[in-house]
Amino acid sequence: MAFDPSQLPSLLNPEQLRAATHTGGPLLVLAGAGSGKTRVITYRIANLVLAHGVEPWRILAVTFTNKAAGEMRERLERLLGPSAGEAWISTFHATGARILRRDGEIIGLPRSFVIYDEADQLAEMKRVMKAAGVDPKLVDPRKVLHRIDDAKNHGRTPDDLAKRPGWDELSRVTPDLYRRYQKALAGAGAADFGDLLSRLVELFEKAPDVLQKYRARFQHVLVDEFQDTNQVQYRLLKMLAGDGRGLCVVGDDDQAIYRWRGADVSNLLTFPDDFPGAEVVKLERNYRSSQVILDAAHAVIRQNRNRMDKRLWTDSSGGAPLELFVARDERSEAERVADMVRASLQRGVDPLEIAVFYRTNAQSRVLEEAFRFGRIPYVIVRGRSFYERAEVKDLAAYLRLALNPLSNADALRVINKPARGIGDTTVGRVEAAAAAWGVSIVDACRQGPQVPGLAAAAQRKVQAFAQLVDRLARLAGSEASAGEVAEAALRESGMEEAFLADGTDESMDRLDNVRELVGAAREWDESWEPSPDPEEAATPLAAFLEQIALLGDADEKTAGPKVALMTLHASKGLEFEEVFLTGMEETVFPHVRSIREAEGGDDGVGDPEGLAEERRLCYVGFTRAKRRLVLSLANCRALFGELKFNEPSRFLGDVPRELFGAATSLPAPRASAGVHVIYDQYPEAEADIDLGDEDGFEDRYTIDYSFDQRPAPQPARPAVRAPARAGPPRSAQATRLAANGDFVAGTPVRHAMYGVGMVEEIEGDRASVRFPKVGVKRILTRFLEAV
DNA sequence: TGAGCGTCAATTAGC
DNA sequence: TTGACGCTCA
Repeated sequence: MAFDPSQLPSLLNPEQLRAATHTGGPLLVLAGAGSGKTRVITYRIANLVLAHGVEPWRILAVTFTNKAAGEMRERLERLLGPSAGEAWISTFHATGARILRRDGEIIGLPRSFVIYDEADQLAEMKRVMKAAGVDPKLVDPRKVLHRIDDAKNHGRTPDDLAKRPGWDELSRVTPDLYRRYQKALAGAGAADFGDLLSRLVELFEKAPDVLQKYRARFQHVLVDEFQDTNQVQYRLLKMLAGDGRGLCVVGDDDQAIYRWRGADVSNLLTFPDDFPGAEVVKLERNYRSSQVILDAAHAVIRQNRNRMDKRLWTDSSGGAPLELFVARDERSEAERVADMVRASLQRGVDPLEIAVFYRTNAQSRVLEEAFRFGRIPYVIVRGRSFYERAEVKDLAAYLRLALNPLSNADALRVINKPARGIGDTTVGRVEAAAAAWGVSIVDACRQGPQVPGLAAAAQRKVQAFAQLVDRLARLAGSEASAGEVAEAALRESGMEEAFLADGTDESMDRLDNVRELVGAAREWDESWEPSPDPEEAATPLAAFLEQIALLGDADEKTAGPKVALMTLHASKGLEFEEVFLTGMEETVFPHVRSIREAEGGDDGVGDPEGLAEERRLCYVGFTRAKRRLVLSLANCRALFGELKFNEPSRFLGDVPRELFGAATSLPAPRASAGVHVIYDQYPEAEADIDLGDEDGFEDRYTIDYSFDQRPAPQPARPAVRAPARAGPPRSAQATRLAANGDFVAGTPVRHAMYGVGMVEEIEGDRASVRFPKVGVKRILTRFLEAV
């Protein structure tokens, strides 16, 4: 083996070494950004195995994302070789699913249970509400689900909720809906993501012998990103870790940015109290960023109360100063960023080493436009996309049905996909019958003629659907591969035919997508091996579906190196040579909501935690940068179609002026925010604005814009801006037609959905417009724009 | 059954 | 401004 534990002292700094080699008691590793955390965890595991003789299968390492789990597994394989595969290295949810598949039958979860995603949950909740007679207009089903999820995160049952009734409608109905929802899931042999954890707690409580089995097995439990754990997760850890002898948690309270999703930093802050005698190791040496960047990050984060005292340092001193610019508006900001990025690329910086961050997804639009216009290859980094596409989910639903025909969410999803004449009325009758008989949707379909109210044609159609599911189930049961079942589903469901028959570009894209899923299933079959563990008697199809449910989008095949655009949240855990952090404005970042929360309502009682979390988010953003950090803001910004003038972000005011470099002169700070703003580093006074003419060429205007004037309350704005304000490329902001008399046959127009077409005829307030892809449509003229 | 249109709301997003 | 969703008419 390549790795020899005796080399550890030369591979790790003293603190890292202590964290990697400490044994015999609970351990909390406070790992600052870029302090070599993953390295410590992997060496720790390797050391346990090689120096202490711990068998790999006795080790459980949990992370929050599949990516983190994958990286850890990969690194460990390099140190330990194939035996690393025996360790359980996975996400909390995957761990939960794995244990529930083995032992969940004790609490009524079939081995073949399906995992409902958000869309499935929402659909199920809507049905539950309908059955319970709760008006979805009065009570938002999403909010109910959120309450339920929150309850699960805190380990609360419907009864617990019922004991503390609220005064509003939502609180009143939630306990009952929660109970009914769980019942519906049970009937469908399904679990949602929250259940993967909360039902595991339930299992451990109801079957102590099962808990004992796992507790005895896992001598060592390691947890990454511990500051992101919620209460159930911590509870599970405590259950599994017993006295905590073999428990090692790694985290950074300064990077806790998921409170809104149930995470509870106090898990980390109180760890030493929960496990008296716990060893605490701080990793403060940073191997990523320049000292300038670390100083800036520290200046921001030190304003927070209730944090573990620590400060990152690096021995590579200095570094380039921070950069800051104020743009006229968000378009100009985006263009400037694009220009700077282009300059970096021309200087030879690797596109993969450049990232642009923003607080909210909505901000990405202008940036995308600027990058597209500037021909800069970019990629929006976001979670899952492929498996979220409707057609992909449809085919996946057929696969899940093949394995678990009880799954009503899947049955209802595809009962009429492709359209096979089973309309809402028929579905409603089938649903009612299924509910009355206490059977699944597919079962009810099978009994076609027995379903009250069904016409003969409808009876035949639903029976045909049941037969389709039966056929697929038989195929899946006969140990067919995932690929074979997927192919059969695509063909026999009629999806393939329907896409081909439609023949539009869109349908062909969709067909490509579902075929890609079939391809993924085939690949899966080839690489799949049955687990040596007899408790895990999975088929390739079952394992494939598990991977889809838990892994989300596995394809990272972004062709070619591209600059990454992402939200600050998405940036956590990543690092780049050059980071552009945009929208450094009050109400954008920190977000309005957190500001309002902190200010409090009429009673004046505010909650500053949201703001503290925004501050941590800023810290996370800063510490992603290795060498260069560029901050930007816009003097005004179009938000929901309205112009807003925002103050510079308070976070800018926390950064010492000298970190921005001496070459730049500063205007007087804005009194209220006390922010240092460099206006002349990128002289926006010479701004180029494109107004774009019909001929597609841009006219360039130079405007005189003084930033030194405080824009509040009603700032004077350059006259030239008004007509062109905040415009995306000309085409999209074309003048809206006021009346139908404004154009005649032969006028080119644009429609939001169909794109550009030609007016053929006008009748009253409608126009017949011929579009290249969809032919002639009659459309109200107010939905048309002149081109 | 679905395209077309009105209405309403509006962080962040992992599994 | 964009988007998601639900109602309604052909």
